[in-house]
This record gives sequence, structure tokens and C-alpha cells, in this order.
Amino acid sequence: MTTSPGGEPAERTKAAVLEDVAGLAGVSAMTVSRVLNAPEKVRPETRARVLAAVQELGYRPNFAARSLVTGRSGVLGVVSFDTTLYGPASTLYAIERAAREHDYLVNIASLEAMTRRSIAEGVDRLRQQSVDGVIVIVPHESAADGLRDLPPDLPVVDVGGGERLSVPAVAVDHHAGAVRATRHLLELGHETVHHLSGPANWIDANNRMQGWRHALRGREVPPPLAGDWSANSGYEQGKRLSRDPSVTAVFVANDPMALGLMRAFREAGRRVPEDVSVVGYDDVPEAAHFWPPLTTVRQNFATLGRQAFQLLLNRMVGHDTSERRTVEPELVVRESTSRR
Amino acid sequence: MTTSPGGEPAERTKAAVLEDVAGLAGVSAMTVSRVLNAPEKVRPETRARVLAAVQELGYRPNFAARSLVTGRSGVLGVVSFDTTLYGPASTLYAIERAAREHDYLVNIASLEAMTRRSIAEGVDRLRQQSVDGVIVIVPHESAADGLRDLPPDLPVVDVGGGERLSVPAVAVDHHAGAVRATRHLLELGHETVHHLSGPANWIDANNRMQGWRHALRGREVPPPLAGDWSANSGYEQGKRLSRDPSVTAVFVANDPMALGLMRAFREAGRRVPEDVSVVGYDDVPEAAHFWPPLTTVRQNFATLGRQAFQLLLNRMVGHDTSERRTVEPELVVRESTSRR
DNA sequence: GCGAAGACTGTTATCGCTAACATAAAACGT
DNA sequence: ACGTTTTATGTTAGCGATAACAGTCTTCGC
Repeated sequence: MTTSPGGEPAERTKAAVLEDVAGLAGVSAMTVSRVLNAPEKVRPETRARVLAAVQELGYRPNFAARSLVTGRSGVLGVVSFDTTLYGPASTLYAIERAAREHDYLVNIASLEAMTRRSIAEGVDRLRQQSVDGVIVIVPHESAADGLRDLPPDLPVVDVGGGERLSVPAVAVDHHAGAVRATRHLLELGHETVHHLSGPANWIDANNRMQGWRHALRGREVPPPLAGDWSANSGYEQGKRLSRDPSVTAVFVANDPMALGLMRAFREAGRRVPEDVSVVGYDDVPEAAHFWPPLTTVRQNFATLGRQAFQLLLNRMVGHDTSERRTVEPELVVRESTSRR
Repeated sequence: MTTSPGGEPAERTKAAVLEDVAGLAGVSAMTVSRVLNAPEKVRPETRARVLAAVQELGYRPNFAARSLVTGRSGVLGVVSFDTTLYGPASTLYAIERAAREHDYLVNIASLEAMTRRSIAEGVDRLRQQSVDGVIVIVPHESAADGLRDLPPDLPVVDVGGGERLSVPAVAVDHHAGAVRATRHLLELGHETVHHLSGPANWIDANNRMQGWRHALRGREVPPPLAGDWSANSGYEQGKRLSRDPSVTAVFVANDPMALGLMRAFREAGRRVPEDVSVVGYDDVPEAAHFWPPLTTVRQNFATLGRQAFQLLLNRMVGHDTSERRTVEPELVVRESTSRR
């Protein structure tokens, strides 16, 4: 960036600042600032001169200085648990894209654990870097508590964090999704539906379990098993479940676990879907290519992320809503389910 | 300002600043600053008093102000393509964790496309928010170019961006990984090994393809097919490949494609591994539960991310290395491969 | 033709913090 | 005991931008 070694006058060592541009353009610093922030207030010719100077010096406004005086940073934070999981990763991605369109940058703070303390700490970390707002993706019961003792002056939006929240939130209607999944199996003629749920205290896991229970009302409700979202836990629990010959239909709380479970059943000699039908949840991109292709419930994480950003934007410009938006999941029928 | 109508003395409307804390503790602002930045330079009793005041006022240093004067922001940026993909997501996650341990925050900028322009633009976006350094995760040929015309004053580290880079870099030795995968198949008695590669111009895809070629030297090298990393493309290409009865072993450039390919083969009546052996790449957490459990090459993304951060840290403190570190991948043999 | 409104541009005062230097108090060596 | 170092704290001066106000110079209306 330093001008060429040819001997040009402005062999800058330090980056150019407003004053430098002003000097070169023969105007005051304020005018340069205006050109950058409210161009219409500056006469076109001056503007052109300033812009040329900006160009020539490769001037970039100093973010810290601007943010110090305006009180806004143009950065928003996302607090999330494991961003390696498909759901959080996709949501984060959507948020980032939406943010970019509005000239916001995204700062991430991932959490070691999901306790109210760690959530507060994550938000705090972001706050220290003076983000303008925070989106929390913590699908855990602890989120509600963690969010409660947050400073009220910081706009916060929650994603998938349960009912009793003090902040605006977006969530997928997992109850409905689970009902759809379970009904689908019931309609296929299964007497009842078993359930492999996610870990305790995860909002999504609870909601799906409740939906499943709800859809099963009036029938025998088998005791649910719980995994930890991993394919491996699905496999382990699948092994147990496969020993019960009465099982003909299983609703699994996410796709990886469904994958593991199907493997366990196959290894136990029970064919999917001939002997037992399986429905997953998430519709990860691979689900269509599992063996057999998995019937599952699709969540639209992109929408989720976009909505979350919208809500945050609203809150940031002042609308003090505690709006709650819901995204509907959709059943995708493939080949892991069949008529009994 | 304006103490509240209630009459309480410190009914703050605005957040407390250094001066407020100083006042309460009966010291100068500078002392407070020292307590926060170099506690050992302050007498324990004063320190305690200051800390108490900080506590009482809930004081949080203003990031912009600090950063304005120190010239450092404590934020680093990560430019990445699709952070939804397992690799980038895991790497990002590892970077974030390493960064946190060193009190850095991570800003992300994901890219719409992988062109030199968009890379430069992504870095730029981060630079405007004055990040202290940038890690670029763009496993594409364009990365090298995109990085070349970067301002030299900004510490940049590349992850997986190929050989001819102008900046420090970390990469997995995909060539070696591919060689291992291919040799494994060869040692199992297969005459040759087919290859389903990733999209053209992706560094990883190229390296793996070269490794495969290398391991095959002296034998017939079948024309490789190319997918787009998705399970779906694996399935499509798998359908084509399954029509060729001479195929007995396939090295697939990533796990999702391997999943799709195995499905295609199965649907074509060719059993894996009895009729055809398949090796994947990545070792995604689900790979062990594919049907059959996938033999694959594990990349340690966590190490990759950590190393990238280390390198960046080095560069940021001034060491002007253009060090290049390599992470070795590891073959994980499961059940998708068998003796011919 | 002259005051008033409007259009541009400039001046000044911060924003909240820390580097660098200055000072005061305590500790020390001989 | 006295200058000298060390230790603890305070003072001053910005970092680089923008808000708010203050001038100029035009442009108009009547």
C-alpha cells in the first residue's frame, strides 16, 4: 500500500486519517466526514475532490474512533453452543448473511457449557467489545434463566430458547413437527410409536417429546429413550430398542441419531422400513441418502436465522417488542417409513 | 447525568465510565486503568478499593475508547466460505476456542463466492472493523490470488489454501491422506482404484486427486469423476460409476459423497464392501454409522484451527514468518472396504 | 437593493481510554 | 543522614472520528 518506491511524496508509514485526506483535498476534516456519511450535504465538486483524496490515500475510517463517538459499533454478537452441529451452524450462517446485507458484522462467542452462568458470560464477552445487539442460540432450559439477568440496555434476541423468555424470540414449532412425524407413523397403521429423544433439558428435545406424547394421546405411550444427538448414541439406544420385538415405529429426535438407530436395527436383523419405520428430525443434507433414505422433519434454519436478525434489527432501532415468531417445520416423507 | 427523580444518588442513566469509578474509589482515572490492565503496579489496598467501586458501578471498559488509543482491538477475523460445511465449521469452532483462551473475539465474514475479489472484499470488511488479524479459510485456488493483493500491514494466516501462498499457512496433507486411502485399497488386492473427486479448483480436491494418482502410478488410472461435495452429487456420480462392472474400489473425496455413492451402488445391486470397496474422506461424526460403516481419512480440524490461531498470534506479535505447518490425516479402517 | 432563509463548510468540544511523563512517598545503600 | 533508586499515584495530551454550533456565501422575495 505504501506508494511505490519511486519517491512519491507521501511515503506513508501510518495509515491515513481524516485529517490527511482533508489536507490533500483542501477542505476540513469535517467535510471529509460528511462526504463519507452524508454525501448529499456536500457540493458535488468538493465531494469529488474528497473522494479522489480518499482514493489516493487509501483512506479507511477508523472504526474505534467512529464507534467511540457514535456509540454504535456496527457489530452484533451471536452466542451459541456447539457451532459444529448442523442446526446452530446453519442458523449462524443465515444470520451472518442477513447481517452482512445490512452492513453488520458478526462476532461469535461459543459456549463451553450450557449453564446460565456461561450464557451470561458469553453475552458479557460480546458486550465488552460493544456489540450493538446479541442473538442467543442456546436451545437449553438454562437459556431462559441466563437471559433473565441480562442488562436491559442491550438488545437481545433468542433463537429456539423455549417459551418463558423475557426477550424477543424465534423458534421452530417442534411440537407441531413432532406431531406431524408421529401422526405420519400412526396413519401408516402402527399401533404406537417409540421415541428416541435428545438430551434432557434441551428445549428442542422436550418440545419434540411433548409433541410425540400429544400425538399419542389415547394410546399406549412407550417409555422414551434419550440420546445425546450423536449418531453414536442413536446406535447405542437403537441396540437396546431393537431387542424389543414390539417396536415397529420409532420417532427419533434428530437425523444423526436416526442414522445410528437404523444401523443398530439392521444389525439386529430388523429391516427398515419393512419391519420397523423410522422418522428423523432436521433433514440434514445427507438424510436423503441414508439407507434407507430417511423420512424426517425439515427445519428451515435459514428462515430462522433471517427472522432472528430481523427481530434484532427491530429491537436495535428501539421497538421494544417482545415479539415471538414461529417457523413451521415440514414433514419430508422418504423411504424409512412404510405401512404396517 | 440527571439523577433520578427518586433521589438516589447514583441512579445511573448512562453506563459508568472510568472517571466515575475513580471518583467512587477516591483515586485518579489512571489508577483505575492500571488496576484493570496492570494490577501489580497498584498497591493491594488501593486495588481492592478500586475493584469494589468497579463492582458497585458495574463498570465495563469502553472497548472503542481503549482500542482507539491502543491501536489494538482484541478481535480477529475469520474469512470463510460456507461455514455450514463440516470442515470449515469445525475449523472455525476450534479457532474460536483458541481465540477465547487468549482473550480474543472472533468476527466472521462468510463469502458469497470464491473469487479473488470476494476474498479481498471479505478481508476488507473485517479490516474496517479493525480486526487485529485475519484467518482465511478458503480452500480454493482463488485464495492464493486473493491473498496476494492484501495490505501487508494486516497479519493474515491461511488455512488449507494451497502451496503458493504469500502468508503463513496451515494445511492438512491431503496428498498423503489420499495416498493412504488409495494404498489401503490396493493392498486389499484391488487392481486399480476409481476416484470421485471434489469440484475443480478446490485445493483439497486437487491435492487428494494428485495423491490418488501418485499412489496409482504404474497402474491403469481410470478417469476420475467430480462431484460438488454433496451427498447428492455422490449419488449421481455413483449411479454412473455403478454401471461399470470393472469398478471394484472407489476413493471418494469426502464422506457425504461417499454416502451418496454407496447408496447408488446398493441400488444398482452392487454390495459394499463385498462387490466394491469405498473409502471416504473427512471422518464426519456420522461416518462410523453409515451403512456400511465407512472407511475414511480423518482430518483433525481441531488441531488445524488451533495451529492457525497460533500462527496468527505469532504474526501479530511481530514474528514475520511465512511458516507453513502441516497436519497429518489418518486412515480409519471400518467396514466399507474388503479384500478383493 | 437588502434582509432572511438556505446551502456549504469550518471550529470547537467531546467520546473514554491509556502512554508518557511528572511527582510524591517510601525504601535503600553506604 | 542524605542523595538515589524504587514504588505508587497523578497530570497532561492525545488516539480519530462526529455532534453541535458558527460562520460564510448564495439565492431569493418583494
